[in-house]
Amino acid sequence: MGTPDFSVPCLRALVQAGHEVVGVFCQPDKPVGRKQELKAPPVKAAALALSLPVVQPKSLRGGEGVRLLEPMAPDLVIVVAYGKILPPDVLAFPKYGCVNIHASILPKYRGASPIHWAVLNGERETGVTSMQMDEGMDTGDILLCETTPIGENETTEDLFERLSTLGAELMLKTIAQLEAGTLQPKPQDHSQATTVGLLTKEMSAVDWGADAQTIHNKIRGLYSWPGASTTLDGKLLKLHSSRMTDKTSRGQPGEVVCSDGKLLVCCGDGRCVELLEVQPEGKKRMPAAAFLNGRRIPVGTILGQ
RNA sequence: CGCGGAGUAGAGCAAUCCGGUAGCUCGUCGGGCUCAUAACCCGGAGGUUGUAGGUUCAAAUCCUAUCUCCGCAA
Repeated sequence: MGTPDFSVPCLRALVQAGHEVVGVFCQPDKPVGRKQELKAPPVKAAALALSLPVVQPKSLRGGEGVRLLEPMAPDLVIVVAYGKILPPDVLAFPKYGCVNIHASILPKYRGASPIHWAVLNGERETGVTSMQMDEGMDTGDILLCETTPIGENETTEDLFERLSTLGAELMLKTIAQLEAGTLQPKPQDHSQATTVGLLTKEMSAVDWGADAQTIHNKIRGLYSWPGASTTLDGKLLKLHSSRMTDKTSRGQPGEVVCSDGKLLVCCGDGRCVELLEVQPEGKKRMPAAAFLNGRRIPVGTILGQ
């Protein structure tokens, strides 16, 4: 069971490892894009390409989940970023229960957007955890965990990529040990738990009054969705990538301090971040140097006003 | 028919309203300066202005159609 790109490597890994995949669950198709066309979730596309049966129930509650699982008769259900809560009757249905692959080091970052928040908070390390699911939100007993460092300039998208691969490996390891009976589930330390929610577009606007590191974290943490942004002359300016600099300035927060084709912006703590890639409203994304070539930004321009 | 922006040299833009030699910054190539350089100076190449029609002595510019890209909304 899974829906977005993150789940796809797990699905592929299952097939490649020779496991019998009796069925794939994912969210229903949703209208997407400017034309509101229905689009299949990545997991559905991948499953169809592998000729696997796909179901997309609106809900698993009220016995619906079990009704769908019955003919498939799975020994084990693997859940990776499915996006739905599994009711108790579903959790209890497979012989080995339901195992979830979660993109954080539990009990930290339970919930919907663990990767985004790890980057936003400037964490140096994150990972993937497999757990025996229970009725709570990512509260089940931990089976295995694998950690990985987060790079200084790594974006959420980069991490997604790496963690989805790591997750697939961890999943195979978990299944192997489950079969061998060598797993020792460990209850989570619930007192250390943190839970994070969904991201919204309202979070996109950069507060230049914050310190430079926080702003840099925001730009890479919200990449590529929903993306960080500010305004210039009342128009939206998306910020795709940035870098910390050693430069300091006495300018106001949001003040542009550009030199040598570089777009440096002063932050609340007096340090400057360099914007590397931006996207004006109605335009494509472009390197900062290109942006400065076409549109001269006078030093002293204040962003975000 | 949800609202809106945009297609001009390799990149980002100007010129479009009010038709008349397509310009700027960067890159690129050549030369110069320099101990040296991503710095500076000089010079060159590179465009059938998204596509198709129309109006006109003349269209990047006006009219019609069409394709593509993007922001918002969802």
